[in-house]
Amino acid sequence: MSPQSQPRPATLPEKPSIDGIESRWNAVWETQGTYAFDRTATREQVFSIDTPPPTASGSLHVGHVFSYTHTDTVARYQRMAGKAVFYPMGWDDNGLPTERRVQNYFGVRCDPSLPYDPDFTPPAEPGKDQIAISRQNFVELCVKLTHEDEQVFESLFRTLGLSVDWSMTYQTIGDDARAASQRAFLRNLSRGQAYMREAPTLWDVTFRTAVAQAELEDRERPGAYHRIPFAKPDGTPLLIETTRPELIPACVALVAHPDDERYKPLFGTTVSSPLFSVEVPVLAHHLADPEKGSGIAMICTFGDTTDVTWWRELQLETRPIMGFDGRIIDQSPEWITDVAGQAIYASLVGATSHTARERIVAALVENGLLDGEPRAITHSVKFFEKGDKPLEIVTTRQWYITNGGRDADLREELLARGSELQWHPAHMRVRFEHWINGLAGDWLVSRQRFFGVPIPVWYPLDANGEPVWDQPLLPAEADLPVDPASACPAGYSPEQRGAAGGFMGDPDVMDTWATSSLTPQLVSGWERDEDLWSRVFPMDLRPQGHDIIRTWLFSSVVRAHLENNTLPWKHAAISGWILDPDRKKMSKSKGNVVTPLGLLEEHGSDAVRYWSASARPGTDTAFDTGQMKIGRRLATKVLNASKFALGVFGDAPVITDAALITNPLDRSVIAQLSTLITEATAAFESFDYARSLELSERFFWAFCDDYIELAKERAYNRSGAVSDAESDSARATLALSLSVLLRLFAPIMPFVTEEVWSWWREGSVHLSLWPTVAELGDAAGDAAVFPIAADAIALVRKAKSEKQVSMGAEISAATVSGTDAQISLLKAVEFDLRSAGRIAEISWTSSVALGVEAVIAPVAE
RNA sequence: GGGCGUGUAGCUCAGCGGUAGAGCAACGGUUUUACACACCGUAGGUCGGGGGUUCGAGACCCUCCGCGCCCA
Repeated sequence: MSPQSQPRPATLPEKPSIDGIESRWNAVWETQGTYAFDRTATREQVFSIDTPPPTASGSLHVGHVFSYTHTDTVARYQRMAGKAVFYPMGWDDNGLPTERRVQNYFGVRCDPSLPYDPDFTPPAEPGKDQIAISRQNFVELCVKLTHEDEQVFESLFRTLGLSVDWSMTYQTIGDDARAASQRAFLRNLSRGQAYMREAPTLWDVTFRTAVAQAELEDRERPGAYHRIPFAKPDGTPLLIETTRPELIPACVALVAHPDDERYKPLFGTTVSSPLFSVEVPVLAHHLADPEKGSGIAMICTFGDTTDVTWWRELQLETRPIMGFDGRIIDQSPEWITDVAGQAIYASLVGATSHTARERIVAALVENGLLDGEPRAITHSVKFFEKGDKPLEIVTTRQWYITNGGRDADLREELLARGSELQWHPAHMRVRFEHWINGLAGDWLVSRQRFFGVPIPVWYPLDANGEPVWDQPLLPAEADLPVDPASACPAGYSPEQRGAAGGFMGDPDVMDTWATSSLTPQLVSGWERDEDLWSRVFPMDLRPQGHDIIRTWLFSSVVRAHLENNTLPWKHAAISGWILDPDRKKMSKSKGNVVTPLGLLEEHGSDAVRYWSASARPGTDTAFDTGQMKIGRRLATKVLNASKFALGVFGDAPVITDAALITNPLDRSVIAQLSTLITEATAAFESFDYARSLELSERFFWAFCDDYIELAKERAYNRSGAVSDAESDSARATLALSLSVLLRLFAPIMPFVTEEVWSWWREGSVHLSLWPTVAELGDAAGDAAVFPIAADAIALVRKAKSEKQVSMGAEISAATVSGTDAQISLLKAVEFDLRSAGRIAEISWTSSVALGVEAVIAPVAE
């Protein structure tokens, strides 16, 4: 941090403008390393920020501009407050969005069975049919494309004016990130916090991958209750209602509420399923809803997550019929012994659940087993948030990391971490707590994808070539990152891959969040740069949106708790959404997004930042170009007001000496400035950039509209009507106030404040020290003078406005009325009042309220 | 269905126990060498509805309604 520079004679432009200001100052900041992290700073001198790595697979939108600006204002404040700000940026480039983008952009698809082609180059234009390429070729294209995206993103963020140290940028697919993710996974494994399990898994049939609870989304979908009879032992029908009749062959039991008098007599008996004649027990469980359908439900393998709960708690059999491709498995289920039933099952093989349902319904109708017409309903169905077909539940072998979903002690520890974390705004904590309390299981981290961090595990193959799952072969930490698809475990040779007695690599990659959850460790140099680690971790701030509290924030807390036994950061600052004018969330799919670069070019970065910073932390905000226009006007006003405040010094050095400020009006302005500094600082200390901006802006407009107008003549003192001391007092007030205001605005509007700073100061305003009350010396006087003077001059203006004359019109005589106290204050500033109002003579009369009577002088011929 | 947030001037929002505010838009006016991409002025609100607490409620409590998000 450089010491506060001394003012020098100002160099003022003839016609100040904010056009083109972004590229000019960005170049200077880059050259001078203005935002470079000082690696000699100790932990208590550092403010470290774990900012979200944007998904590098599409385009940035207005929401990015909005929330990243919030973080940047805090970073800039902390830097001016004397901290060495550690503010790296990363790119989240692994995961499904990148895969889809690469497929579309290059017209390729990944086929892991193909060999690597080192000479492969994608066509210039994607063709009609996707070209099948190897996994490694596919990954190379992912890297290539994300690199191009990252350049565009960085350029936009620089234009926006983020004070990021761009020399520390990372990628979640980079070597360090892959090594860190794999190392953390191996450590979890060694501590028993990661495990493999065969279990019912939410499965997206389109992407053919497992999906974690955090990636679920409920969607309302039309469905229909089909009323179908199971046969009681005496042959009478027991009617149930189901939306998924195609799962009748997968039925393992019926279930009703234990208190349901209608079904109590049947508990413990068995009934026979329609079409398939499979005997299933009738059981009791409190989750069965007597109000829903007929009050008795069919439990299948697995129709929904409740089926999984019943299956686990009632210890039922598994009768899987759904394949990973979402089609009925080609098999002869041993539990279906009825010949007619076997024939019906055979007719379903290969069908999607939709088609299977039609065939089953047809068979039911044919056999007279459908009671009435299906009854249409709307119900919520679970989807993968990025998918467009309902999830199926299949039994698969997957890796999990503990997250408190199955362990009450860990759950309590994580809840305690949530209380330890300082949330801004505070009410966001409950979202974290609700999420934890609603967890249904541990964190499933295996993903059946290609582009991601591989799970660093091999399995030995036994003499029959079958994998020995419970004896995984692990790499040495020093060898990370590894790709088990190409690397070979210790003690084996490459030819043994896939051979009996050899080995196989785990084919899966990790969930994106399994890497992203480690961004605090990743940027802080965990196990890679102990020196850096000691200076920045645990970090100070995690800014992010409230939509990903359940994913990014939660998983990060889990990882730091398990790995470092600490919170990853002290503060979490949560940004809101951008809403379109209809108050709907802006999103690509709704087609209501706005290109951020166009916005920045049209309104100027400072203006767009002004709009962003006007939003109270955590609140959703309407997209409002009107607010950007106001920001632009404020930026322009800063230029013009600065030109005036500095212009009164002419060629002389600008003086900000508080000791010169002796006039009561000036001392009153300084008193307000003092309050402003205190309150704006407190606001920023609690991450409330919006309040700081609002306070500074309110003062600034009053300063321009009233103080400058009142003090103008005295500051110029062209006619020598006042003493040098009176004039110097006004000039010092202008310059000192400007110095403070520029710094208060610097975090919000970095470009225009830097521009003005450069007119009369050396060094960057962004490396200057945040204003303090101490700078004002004892120049603060009676705060009441300025407001009453402003009221009085406003009344003078009103008198002129009502008479429809120019503000420059002369007033030959004015009568100011007011209480004795008011008049006493106003008499102290009579010169300023007369000069600003062009009033020749003022007479004073006593009254209960302030008032001005003015006689407009006749205009001279 | 539950949780959280939100509802204040035509619009975007601030105010969160002490006489209803700002900006934009509207209307009227003004070119005073910082600023016409400006400035000045005017008008505009039973603070979502209903109860309650209080000397006093936009603010606190209860309840209902609208909107948003998250979770069932």
